[in-house]
Amino acid sequence: MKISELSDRSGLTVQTIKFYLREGLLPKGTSTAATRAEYDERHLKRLRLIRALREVADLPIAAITGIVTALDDDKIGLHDLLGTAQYALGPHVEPRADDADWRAARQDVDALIAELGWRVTPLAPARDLLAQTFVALRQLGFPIVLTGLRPYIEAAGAISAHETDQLTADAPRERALQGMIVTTVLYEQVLIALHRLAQEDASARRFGDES
Amino acid sequence: MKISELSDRSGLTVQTIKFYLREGLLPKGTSTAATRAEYDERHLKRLRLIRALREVADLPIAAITGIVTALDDDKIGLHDLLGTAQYALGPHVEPRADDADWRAARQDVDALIAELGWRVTPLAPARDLLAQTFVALRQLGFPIVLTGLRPYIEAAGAISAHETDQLTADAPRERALQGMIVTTVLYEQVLIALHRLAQEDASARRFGDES
DNA sequence: ATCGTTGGATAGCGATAATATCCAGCCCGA
DNA sequence: TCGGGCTGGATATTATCGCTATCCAACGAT
Repeated sequence: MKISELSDRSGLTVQTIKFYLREGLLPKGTSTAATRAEYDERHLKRLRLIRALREVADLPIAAITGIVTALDDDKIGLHDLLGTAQYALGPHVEPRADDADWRAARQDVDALIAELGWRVTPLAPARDLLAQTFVALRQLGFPIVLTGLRPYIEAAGAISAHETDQLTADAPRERALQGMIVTTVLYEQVLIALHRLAQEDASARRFGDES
Repeated sequence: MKISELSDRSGLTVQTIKFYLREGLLPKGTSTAATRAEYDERHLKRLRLIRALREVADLPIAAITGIVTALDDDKIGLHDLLGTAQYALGPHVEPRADDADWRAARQDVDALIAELGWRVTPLAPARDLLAQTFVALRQLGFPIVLTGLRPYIEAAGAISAHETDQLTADAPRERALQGMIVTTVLYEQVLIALHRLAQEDASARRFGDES
């Protein structure tokens, strides 16, 4: 398969594919001559994954590089791959240890996770994301209360359990790995989209004009 | 309040505040002389909101401008404000009407919403977000099935209902409006963070090494 | 009077993600 | 076999975003 065919089938321009090759996002094809290289279905699949991560999840190139590098590492297990994907998703907020509000929020988060008995590494970026959000909510005069968090916690738990079930059902290693990425990154978008739609529905019922 | 005090209390540099003033994100203070202007608590509150939207939700300046403009419009109602916020959240994906896959996915989305009986405008960007995700999932060999969507739909519905309940409890208009933004934008981050944490827990239990 | 601060304007920067251009080398059809 | 168009590879350029930096004249507190 030539690069132009790769371009046609992936929907990306030749220039962009060359750029991804340069960045190490896409492995090189096998050179057959000085100005000729051959690509295969694996390259096409990889491009489709890259495109989904860029356009749907809006991940930066560097984050995608991290993910595909992990995917290509045949020593990595499912759980570690999840960590890689979540780290790539960010946020890349360095914890502001000097800020008292921030430290307090972070402790709230840690306490919550401990209370729930969730097994989460202390390094998980989602801890910081949650802490940062708590700080912002409090600053804006909408402090979080644990009971108000309940529905979110339950929803998150139910969905994650479902997702993990889906993953174990699959068998072949390569597909399981891809499935992990897809579940983590793309189904998060599904959840967000459905949440927004449900929100609009709920709002329309309560506040909307009749129509 | 001088600009330097605004800077100290908001945690943003004077330069950044000037930049926000230029961009129309923050209303000007009242000029007291050629090189003097006075700011008040409202400016500070506005800056905190801007900061939360930038740093927690990672919204672009233009989107924040749209939100604060709507907030300042005293003719706008809660439901319309939700629309503004959701539009600001993106995605800013123009529907590719020429792409057959895309059209099919979009129809699936529309059919799903209709079947659920959700009241959502046909223009809602979340429809496109969901359609785009469906396309990507199918291209990657993970086609969506309606039954697999159930947990997400239920979670989204439960959370949205809860959020809408919270909003009606509040009374004063200005706070209700702020509450709508906070609910829509920041609690989405809470949901995302909790989902990731729950996912790690579920994964640790099923795939993780003992520890 | 002086010295730091302010508002206001303009210019510059660093990161990101492409695009564009150029250049031989090569393949394929006429 | 020859020539136009594609190719890989390298280098240069662009566009957008979100700030930063610099300058300047006008203040105002000491």
